[in-house]
Amino acid sequence: MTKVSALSQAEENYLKEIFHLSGQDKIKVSTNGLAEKLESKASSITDMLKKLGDKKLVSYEKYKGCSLTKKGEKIAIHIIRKHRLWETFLVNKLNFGWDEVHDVAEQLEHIQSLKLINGIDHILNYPKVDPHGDPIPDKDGNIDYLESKVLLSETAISSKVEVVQVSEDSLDLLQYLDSIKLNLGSKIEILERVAFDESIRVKLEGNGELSLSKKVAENIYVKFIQK
Amino acid sequence: MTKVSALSQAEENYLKEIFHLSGQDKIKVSTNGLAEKLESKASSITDMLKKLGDKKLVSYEKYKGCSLTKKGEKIAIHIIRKHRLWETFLVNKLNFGWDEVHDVAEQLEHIQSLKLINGIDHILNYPKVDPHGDPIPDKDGNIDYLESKVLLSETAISSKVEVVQVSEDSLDLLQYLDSIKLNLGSKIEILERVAFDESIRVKLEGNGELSLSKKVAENIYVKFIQK
DNA sequence: AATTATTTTTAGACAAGCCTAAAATATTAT
DNA sequence: ATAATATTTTAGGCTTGTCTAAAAATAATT
Ligand SMILES: [Mn+2]
Ligand SMILES: [Mn+2]
Ligand SMILES: [Mn+2]
Ligand SMILES: [Mn+2]
Repeated sequence: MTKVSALSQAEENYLKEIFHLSGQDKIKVSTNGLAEKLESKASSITDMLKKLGDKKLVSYEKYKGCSLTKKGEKIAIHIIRKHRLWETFLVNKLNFGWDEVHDVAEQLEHIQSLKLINGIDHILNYPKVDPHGDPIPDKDGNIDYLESKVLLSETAISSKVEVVQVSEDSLDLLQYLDSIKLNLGSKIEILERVAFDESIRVKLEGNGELSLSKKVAENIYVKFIQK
Repeated sequence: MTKVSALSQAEENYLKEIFHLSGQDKIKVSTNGLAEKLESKASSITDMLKKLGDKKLVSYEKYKGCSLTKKGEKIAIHIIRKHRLWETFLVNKLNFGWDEVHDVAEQLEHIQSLKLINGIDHILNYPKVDPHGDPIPDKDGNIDYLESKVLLSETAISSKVEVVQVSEDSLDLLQYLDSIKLNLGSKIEILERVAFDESIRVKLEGNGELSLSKKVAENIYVKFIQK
């Protein structure tokens, strides 16, 4: 068994962020890229990458960027599993809004107890996605990516689609979507594309016709539905 | 409004431990006493007491011990509220044993979110005591101490009592009590006191007659029941 | 290819929270 | 009251994780 001895919260956050920036095709992550996401300075990143490199959690070569090792990736995925399960718990069991959960989950994701997180998974009935539609890794670290999702901003006129995921990075977006009653599962028909500002006019089931800016549409993933 | 800006986990742990050592009559707490409980060195304690003194969370005078200020006490009680609510959550909702909850609660008690802890309180239906019988402070910091409790080791022969609280400090004790099916609420009749080793012979409802050592009996609180 | 701009690393510093060893103070025993 | 003992504080040091400023390496332009 490989030692999984307690990492610091800082270390866990680095691993998680490298995983996110690395993406599904696992590209190398730059020092500056990490610095921006982690809101710290490049020099601090370099220090930490050396340490994580020594611990064999990331592959790191000077000036060449970094990527997660198998061991590092496993830990990152587990942190993300905890984050998304806690967000789901807060929304499903404690009536939090989807705009209120991220900051609390940032804390809860560092709690160390397999029994706890697996218990939360159980009482939630093993959800597949979190309140923003992000996939929840299972106990073994498998992630069920939704292959067929596409950005709302890239759908053709008269498509009928269902919202499957929204970007969780902006509170403002989530609150705006609340205000127009656009949720996960919302059904949308694309009526018109306005060339001038690239906004789209849509029919939103339950809330009639409305217009969405390019920026909003770029932060919503949908899947096509046959009707 | 007094600034309640985020304290470090270390600071929170100091406040909590000062509260516990200070007891209901709020005696002054010694540097060495704290050092032992916090498993660190007296010199470290002195450093921290200076800092907490500067922040007006404890009253501290060199060589004179320390005590919590109103502000410090309020924070300490809130940490304890969170600790005990989380323990209750783990036992009542996730089927943890009473011997498994303390270490996880030590982590969870530092999560900052009023909405979260009040939500947990709500889904637990506002419990008055935690899995070990310790009182859970309410939202406003009021603690409902059970006045009539007494140590099992100090009860007279042929008393009939009910277990209301057990010491949570020892895993061994909690597991031993599990093994003899002694829980909160268990009914006990005191049959005999053995002078030689100060053990007591009892009748435990649901598990017949058995003998409890002085040490065990000193870690169980009971209340008298009329029958 | 040489110069300029950008990115990344190094060097040195700092706060938090801990430590050991030594000095200061308080307490207890003679 | 003095000496011996116990407690507490000070002094100085270490690790983690951050920072700024300067140097080095890489990438982009001319
Ligand atoms: Mn999130
Ligand atoms: Mn999410
Ligand atoms: Mn506890
Ligand atoms: Mn308890």
